[in-house]
Amino acid sequence: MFTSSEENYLKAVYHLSLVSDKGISTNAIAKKLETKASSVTDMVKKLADKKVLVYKKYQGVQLTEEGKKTAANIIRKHRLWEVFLVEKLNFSWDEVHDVAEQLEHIKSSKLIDEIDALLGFPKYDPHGDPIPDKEGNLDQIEKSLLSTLQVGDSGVCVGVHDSSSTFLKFLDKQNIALGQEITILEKEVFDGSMTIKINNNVLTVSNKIANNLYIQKR
Amino acid sequence: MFTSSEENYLKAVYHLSLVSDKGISTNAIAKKLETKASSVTDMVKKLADKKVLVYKKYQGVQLTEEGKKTAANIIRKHRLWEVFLVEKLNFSWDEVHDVAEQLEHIKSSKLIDEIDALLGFPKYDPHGDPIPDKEGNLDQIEKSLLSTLQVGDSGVCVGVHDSSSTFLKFLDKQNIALGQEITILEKEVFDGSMTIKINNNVLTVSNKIANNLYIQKR
DNA sequence: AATAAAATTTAGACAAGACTAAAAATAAAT
DNA sequence: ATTTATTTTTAGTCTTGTCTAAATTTTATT
Repeated sequence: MFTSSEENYLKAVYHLSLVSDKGISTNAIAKKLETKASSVTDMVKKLADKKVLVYKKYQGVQLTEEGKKTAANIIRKHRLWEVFLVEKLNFSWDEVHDVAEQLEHIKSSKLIDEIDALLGFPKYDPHGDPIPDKEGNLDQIEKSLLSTLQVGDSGVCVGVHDSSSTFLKFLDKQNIALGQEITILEKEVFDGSMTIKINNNVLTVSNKIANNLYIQKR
Repeated sequence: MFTSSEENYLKAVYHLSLVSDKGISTNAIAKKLETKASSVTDMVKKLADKKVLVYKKYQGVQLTEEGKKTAANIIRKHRLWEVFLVEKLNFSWDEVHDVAEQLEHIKSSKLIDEIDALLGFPKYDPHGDPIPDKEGNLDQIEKSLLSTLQVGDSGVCVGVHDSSSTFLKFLDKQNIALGQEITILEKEVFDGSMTIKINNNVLTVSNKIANNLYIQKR
């Protein structure tokens, strides 16, 4: 069994592993968790003792199979709770994160299994992120950042990279939502801004926005 | 804001206040929380600093209005979660306590308000205990322990005093559930056992059982 | 009222998890 | 290849919540 704190470290390492693939540095973990490197060193030793990751001094850490599974399970819980909050409790997608962050640490396998069933075994959370299955596997669909698409490309809006409340609220204001059809009409070389047709509206989004929206090409 | 530990102390004091009404002793709190008296003294000082209870050395503690409200709110959350688990997630009434014990500490007023609404603003939890409203008020119905009834009395089974899993499972096995009609047929002076008609079944229950079932007389 | 018993508090210690500041190791730059 | 800069670790401290053992106060008993 793991403490909430241990679980948060596992989650952080898991997320960092998805991008870097090498040993995850102490500093990277500290930054992600908004804590100090020295605290990370301490915790990482403890997690190594518990066999969920491998730690070599000055070399960063890597999750073991056990560690990956444990982390995926916490993320599974987090994302299922997010779906629950949106689908059943009228939360909007920018309100769910902090509450899910608490709920993910509740210890009860029956609880999460029943939530899963109640929701009809969803595969994606409200931000378009895949929900791991009980074994920790998650199906990765091929999605591209809007910013990488070319004029004439089209597809479906399937996820966000940045899921901060401010960004999500901005999308709401622009009437951009997951599942919507999107076509690239223009791309400005100077600042990377893009003119798109989405949901039968034409609008221009900045490069920063285009860098945070995932599109499944068609 | 309170830590989970502080909340557990507040809850314990609140529950003890319902029966004794006087200053709640250190030992009583320690017993309820399965901790040591010295730990209670420490925590009680902290809670007194936070103005949720009044503490006089060697004299026990009493909740302030603020403390009562805070405690009632935790109990409100606990009981609403219990209803949710039973009504929406197929938990049985003997499985809900431990999970609710965790869920009650989740910080989000929207969360609990939405759960409340989803459930149709229930007034009682699965064990027949009243759910406090947001101000901390709870309507106390007049209920009597089965053991205090006389031959010929009848009423409705409305609650349990002991809500341990073993007792609840026993009731399930005997087909005794809340809401059922009950009539006292016989009462044995020797051991206090009672023969009752419940749910159109006739059965004999021991004094220990009769001491843990609440009946609303009619 | 004096003494014994029980309850309560204090003092000191410990574990978890975090922090600061200093030391050590690695990486980068001249 | 040294020197400098960055990263990481160590050592020591702090807070929260707990504990044991000893001291103190209250309650019960003779």
